[in-house]
Amino acid sequence: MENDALATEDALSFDHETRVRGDDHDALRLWLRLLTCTSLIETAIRADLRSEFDVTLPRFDLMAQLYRHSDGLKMGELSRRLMVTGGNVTGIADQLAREGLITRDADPVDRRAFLIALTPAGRKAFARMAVRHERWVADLTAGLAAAEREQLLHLLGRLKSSLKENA
Amino acid sequence: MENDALATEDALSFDHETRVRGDDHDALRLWLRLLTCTSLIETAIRADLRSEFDVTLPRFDLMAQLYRHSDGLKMGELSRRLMVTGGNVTGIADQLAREGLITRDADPVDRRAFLIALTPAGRKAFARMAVRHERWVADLTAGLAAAEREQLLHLLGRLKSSLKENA
DNA sequence: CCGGGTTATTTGACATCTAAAGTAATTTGG
DNA sequence: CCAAATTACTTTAGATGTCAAATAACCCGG
Repeated sequence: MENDALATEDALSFDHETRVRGDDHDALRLWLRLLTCTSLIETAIRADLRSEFDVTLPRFDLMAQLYRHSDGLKMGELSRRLMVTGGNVTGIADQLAREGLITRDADPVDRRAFLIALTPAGRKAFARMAVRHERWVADLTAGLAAAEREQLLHLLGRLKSSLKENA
Repeated sequence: MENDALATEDALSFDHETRVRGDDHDALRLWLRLLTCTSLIETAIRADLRSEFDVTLPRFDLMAQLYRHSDGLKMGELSRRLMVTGGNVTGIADQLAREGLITRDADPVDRRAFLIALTPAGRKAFARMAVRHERWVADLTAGLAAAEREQLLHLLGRLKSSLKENA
């Protein structure tokens, strides 16, 4: 149970959780395990998106939001939905616009704001990626039984609500 | 149930999960909810570390690994444990070394490798932060009952194993 | 003992990201 | 109606992060 035990595990066993040991507190273990799962999935999807569509995850995420809102979204709305900084959205949107995948039209009501929307090309490109993306995610979580997935979804929902209340 | 419904929710309700709607697939919902929880906790802890100790999360994570391995870790081991690229570790370690928090000694056995370890100052600094960090995490997850946390830990463990098997 | 394949790490080019400051337009309170 | 506060966005500086290529040192078969 000493460091040696950890040091002799194979590569796949290394992750965030190895930071703590059996006698550490449960909350920490929960958090690190959550982080590990997210990292593993995110890395896999990032690689898939790159190799199959030559697109990055943030770009995909931004397009996903717009796909659901064909009326267009303001920069601030994108920032809140993606849970990233405004300045970050500016950069990603700049590139997508440069690539002709989104438009940035002035908001007719509020001259400070822009309305971001997918171009027809962007919409078509995203639709194609979304199908594959959903399959990847399904495959990644296929190791759990349907009942387990449901239970996990429920518990994460409780955690999410709790986190937002105390925000 | 149309876009309008989403558009009228308040700011806190915006997150990754709002990307999909009720009729979308479960796996996707699970993944997005997982991502949302991780992002919320990560953002909170990042802010705490910054405001209280003026330290970043990656630096804290790297020091955490070293704290558990006072014998020192090689760059590659850090990379695997932190689940980030080797090049990334190089950059973070450079800074910590510059700040006098870690040492980079040549591995006596393998001249390609370095042994990274906390300096006394680094060890003391981390110990102080770790206590507060554990409290933050405990507080963040306090909204769940102990039984829920245990259940969540179990299910995430199942997911993690499943993800690593298919890696 | 040597040449080829692997391993450990760094480097370089770029893409994300945050935090903080700056700009411009809207709203609000008196 | 106007000054102050707020809001929407961009910009800047700097830290993280990836990927791919480059170095250097290991290891192994012949």
